[in-house]
Amino acid sequence: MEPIITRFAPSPTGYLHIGGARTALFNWLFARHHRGVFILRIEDTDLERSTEESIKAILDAMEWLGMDWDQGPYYQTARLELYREYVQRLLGSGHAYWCECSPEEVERRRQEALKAGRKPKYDGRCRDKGLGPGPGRVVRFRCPQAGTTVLNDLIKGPIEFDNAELDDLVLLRSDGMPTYNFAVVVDDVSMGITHVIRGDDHVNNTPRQILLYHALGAPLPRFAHVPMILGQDRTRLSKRHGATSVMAYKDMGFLPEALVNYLVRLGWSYGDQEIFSRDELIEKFDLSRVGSSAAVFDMEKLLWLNAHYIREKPAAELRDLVKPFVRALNLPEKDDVFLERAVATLQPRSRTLKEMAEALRFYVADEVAYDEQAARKFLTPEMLRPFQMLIQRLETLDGFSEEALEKIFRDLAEELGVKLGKIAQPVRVALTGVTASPGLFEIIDILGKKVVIHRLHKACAFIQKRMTSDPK
RNA sequence: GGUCCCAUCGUCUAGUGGCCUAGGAUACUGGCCUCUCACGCCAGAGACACGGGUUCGAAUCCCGUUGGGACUACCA
Repeated sequence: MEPIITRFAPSPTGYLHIGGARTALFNWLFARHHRGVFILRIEDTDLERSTEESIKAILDAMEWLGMDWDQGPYYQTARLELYREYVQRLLGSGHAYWCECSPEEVERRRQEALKAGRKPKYDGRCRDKGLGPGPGRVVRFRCPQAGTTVLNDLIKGPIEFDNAELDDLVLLRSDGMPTYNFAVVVDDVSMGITHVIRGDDHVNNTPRQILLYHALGAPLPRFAHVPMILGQDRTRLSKRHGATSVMAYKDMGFLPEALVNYLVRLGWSYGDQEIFSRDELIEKFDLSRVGSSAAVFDMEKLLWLNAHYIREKPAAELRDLVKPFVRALNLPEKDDVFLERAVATLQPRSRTLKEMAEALRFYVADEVAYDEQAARKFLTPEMLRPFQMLIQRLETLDGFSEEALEKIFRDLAEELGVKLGKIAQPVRVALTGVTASPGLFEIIDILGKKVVIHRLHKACAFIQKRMTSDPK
């Protein structure tokens, strides 16, 4: 059996966005599942909008998501000779012709037709003029005007189009560049693509492309049009829905495995399973399980998945991943052993690396800043004595261990006749500045005797200062 | 406007004529665990867009309506 060849063909006119990433993922997964070939092709024929920067951004995002390609990246601008050859073939076989209509003229006639209630398509006035090449001229495809073209889509099933709806699309622009619909076909034919998996915003382009395959005498690939990803308001996902670029998710502290899992699961399912490792995805991915309706992007579920992967990941890896985020907060650097222990306590409490870095603040900062409300509620005069007692006991404690620490607290609470929480919360505020944190004993253990005692002293000083300035 | 696509809890989805008094996940609510917050566990609420058919039987098949989306370029 011939190998399966898929491709991802972004145009470098911006960053790799969520929708494109999912399309790429489906192509990549399909190829990997069938032990086929995955090709990366850059569709840069739009000279106006293509940028070097975008190409780099797309490549970076592909790499971050772990999608490796077997061939390419190919650049359409480096294949111009090939398109011209194919144009000549089509011209020679009578499937294409030169057209001298200017864009303005065509547009004007389009508007008129629209106003008159006719189809706003090219009227084919240059079809039989027998024109040759010349400045300002384009090559158009002589599109069959009768009959129907059917697209047997792997996801949507058979879709029939009336050829009369199609018009003579431009193949070669007046600047000598091929148009998208032509270049894709030439590339897909010449690269031997067996499966064209792309967004369903291309469904309406497909009949013209099929007609081009026919004109070229080339075998048809299989087509699979995957539904779009929508924003909360159910319109095509775009900037105004928030972050749409893949790398923006990296910057927000998402793990690539979470984004991959989320994106693949959006529009594809495998029974009730939600969590998939990369290998499982490759093993189980199948076009037949791709749904046919558009899906709304849901940040909450992505966050849940990200939290899951953060919990699962070894603390040592997370420690390295969170470092850039800690640095971004201008927090001091700590040694790896310390940081890793701190990170481990935050794993079940962080949904993103960014959240984790923020939660790391009290661990690594030199001084803690008290949350105003927390301080007012828990750093009260009656805590002075328990704090002092605690300092004393902690000082005499040799080796810190969570068990020993817990005993000290429980004994103290008992002696004072209060519940553990009555002491724990104020101490938590003294150590972290806030009322929510990892377990008190693990915090103390990690922070170390010196820092803990220092912060308790500081809290006492704070309370005393408050008593004099705000007696009440 | 025309062409095409789509339609199950708020969201992602399972479901391919009887296993469905519609399952899972997320989000939400309540409880348990507990030094706080999370994690975890348990429970609750929540959907087959509407109307016609076909059939002994329909979320599943057909038609229509409504709603949504995409395309309609010398962009991709």
